[in-house]
Amino acid sequence: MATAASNPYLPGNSILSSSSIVHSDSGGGGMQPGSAAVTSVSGGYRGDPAVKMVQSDFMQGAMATSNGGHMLSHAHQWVTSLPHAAAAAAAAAVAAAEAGSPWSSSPVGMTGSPQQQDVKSNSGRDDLHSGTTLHHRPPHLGPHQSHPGPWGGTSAAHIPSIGGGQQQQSLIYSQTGGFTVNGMLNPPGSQSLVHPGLVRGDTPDLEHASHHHHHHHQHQHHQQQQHHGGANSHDPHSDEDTPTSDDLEQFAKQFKQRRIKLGFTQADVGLALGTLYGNVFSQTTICRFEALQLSFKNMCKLKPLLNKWLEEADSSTGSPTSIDKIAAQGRKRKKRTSIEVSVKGALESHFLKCPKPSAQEISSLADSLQLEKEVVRVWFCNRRQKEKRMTPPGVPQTPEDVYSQVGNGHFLVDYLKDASLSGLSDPDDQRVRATSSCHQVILAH
DNA sequence: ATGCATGAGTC
DNA sequence: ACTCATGCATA
Repeated sequence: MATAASNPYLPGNSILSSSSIVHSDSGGGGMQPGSAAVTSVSGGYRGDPAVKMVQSDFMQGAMATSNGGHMLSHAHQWVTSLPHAAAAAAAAAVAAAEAGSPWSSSPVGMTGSPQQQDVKSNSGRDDLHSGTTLHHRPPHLGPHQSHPGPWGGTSAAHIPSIGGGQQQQSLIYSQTGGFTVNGMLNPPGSQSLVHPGLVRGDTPDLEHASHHHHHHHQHQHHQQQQHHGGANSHDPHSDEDTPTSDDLEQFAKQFKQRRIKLGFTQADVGLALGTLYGNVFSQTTICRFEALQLSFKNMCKLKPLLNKWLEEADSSTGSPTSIDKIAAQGRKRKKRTSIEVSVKGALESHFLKCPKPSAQEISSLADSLQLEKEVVRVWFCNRRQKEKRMTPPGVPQTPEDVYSQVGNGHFLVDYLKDASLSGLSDPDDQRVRATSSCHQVILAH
């Protein structure tokens, strides 16, 4: 299982290493497990030759059923990919200012937030594509709003109904116009082919019943609404203004429903956005949007785009979709490392104690867990992001875990900073204290 | 649907 | 070195 053999990239010369197995030294009780992660595939990675193989030993029973106990690991983890060109364009620049913590409490007016604009346009070159068009127009993306609204509330309303009637409101500012975008979505009236994803067996129901229910409330202007358990809602459709978390929640939900009814996959939408606005997004992003797993700010940024797509999709009966795929980019990407569960647990524990470990702590932790320092660092970064994601509303899935609640629970986090322990004023970094900086213990799972 | 990763932009 | 927005690769 672990190794995926197929990589899009992997040059012909792949050195596939076969599995190397490992030694298991489980015997030594005192030591830590030998390895933590498995990565497979080898390759070169930028200039970094660091090679360290990690292998696993210990049992990992978990994985491979068929392996009988051993799994393979390969030598290195980086995969190289295609050399050539491909466009590299892509960049997006989003300037974001930081908005601080979105939902929870953000300081007032924040401000000025910069808006960003990125456009990851690939502009420059069109050549590649297989002849298709893929292009977009320079967008006007939107104006975005600046102030951030904090996400709603802490416990605000949550998703109300799910199975039964879903409500949807019309949110959309209509402006479907005739901009057609390169043939992707056609203006009303014309339609092109259908594409694979589209399976709409059911009639397109365009139901727009809009009943919406919410009431509005205050707006931005100063202070955010913090958590108050109520509902804060506001007007759903306004792109210009900052949506409230409730709006976003609502929109995301509606979006998903319609997307499904129309027969599109998340990936389809992502591609369409690219052709529509020039910003392509992956399935991942769309998925996260629907699940409200993006930051508040990011949600606000994407909403108008998705809204627009929705309008288009609605109007065009057929579906567009082109098939253009974006050229695979040759990128060398580190092979995904999979961290063992036990190790993950250890990381989690540390995270709870100290979400922001110092470099030194990371090093020692990495060392003890036998992971690369970088892996550990990234793990913490990702973990922190997760904490911040927007999902207040979702309300926890597991009511029972108290503990998880705490950890995740919305914003408690805030590192009101761990600063407390650290010497803030320390002139030179904080070095010494390392391991001891955070201590506390938490759970015992 | 998510985990780990990359990169631009900041601090 | 961190945060943020994103995405490849996966389970």
